[in-house]
Amino acid sequence: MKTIEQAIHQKEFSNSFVKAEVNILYTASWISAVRSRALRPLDLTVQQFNVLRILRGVYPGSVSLRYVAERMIDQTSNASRLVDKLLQKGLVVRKECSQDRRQVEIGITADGLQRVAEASEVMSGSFSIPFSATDEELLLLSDILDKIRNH
Amino acid sequence: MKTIEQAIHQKEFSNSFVKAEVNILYTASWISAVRSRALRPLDLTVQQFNVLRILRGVYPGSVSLRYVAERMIDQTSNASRLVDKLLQKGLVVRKECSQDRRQVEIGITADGLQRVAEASEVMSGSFSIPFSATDEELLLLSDILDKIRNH
DNA sequence: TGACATTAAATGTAGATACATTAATTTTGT
DNA sequence: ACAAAATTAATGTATCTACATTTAATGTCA
Repeated sequence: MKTIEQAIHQKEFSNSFVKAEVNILYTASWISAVRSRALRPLDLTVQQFNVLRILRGVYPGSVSLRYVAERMIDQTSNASRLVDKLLQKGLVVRKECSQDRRQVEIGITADGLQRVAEASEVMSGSFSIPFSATDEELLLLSDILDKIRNH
Repeated sequence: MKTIEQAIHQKEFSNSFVKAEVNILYTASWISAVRSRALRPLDLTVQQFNVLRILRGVYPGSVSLRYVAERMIDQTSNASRLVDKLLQKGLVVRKECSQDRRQVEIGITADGLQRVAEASEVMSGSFSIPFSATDEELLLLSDILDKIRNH
């Protein structure tokens, strides 16, 4: 069992919040690295996978770029250029919206569905199950994270 | 109280782990954004601040780049170039190591100490206290994160 | 209606990141 | 001692990110 102290060779933290913060950032970076390595053979980044997953959720419908952006995990990233990449790979389609011509409608293609299915396989295999954390702990974790963001 | 479901407009997650994972990534990204905005007026990135903090911890000594890299929160980032930036700003010094000439010794300067002190001020002010999460919850959170990484 | 504000998306940019490769030095095994 | 392996740090690169700006379309309201 490698604690956060061991992971970054730190004896102690100035307080519980700093410890929690460092651990959240460290763990997020660790998860991202694992996920991104798992997706590399499929030529997808974590963010691209996330967008495909969002679009799969509304298939066969299509949604605005804004809709996608609101649902992205890393909300500082650039939905426009992310979708560009997916377009280049033929995994999504973009069409203009007649109701509001500022908007662009994005939908997932058959290739996109296929790719996201493969990626989901790979993703569920990239962490071994069962975890040493129980289901209750995982939900509790999520609750505490919610509290931190709503401090 | 904005739950992770509300934050990314998602009704439910396929299981507790996916929910926890998404929440960790989302919260880490949120923390990074808050921290990076707080540090911007001081011309420091979160990573640069982190490196300065590590060097403050060994002041007035100096340590190898490897030592710094091992203690960084985001261990995929490039310690060499991070230290380059800090050198350009005069916040650290670099000297060759006589025992092992492959190594480079990095130490913090007086300016660096001054800057990291200002930054610490800003950082402790960028989240309001008290949090809605208790001290026990923060420590519990950290324990669960450790468990996840040691699945 | 017309001026002004707001929204949606794209783009320009400087800088940061991930990953592989390189170069120099030290360690290891025989 | 010597060759091969390992370690430390720097660098090349393509890509990604954050942020500001721009463009086009829509909404607001006097």
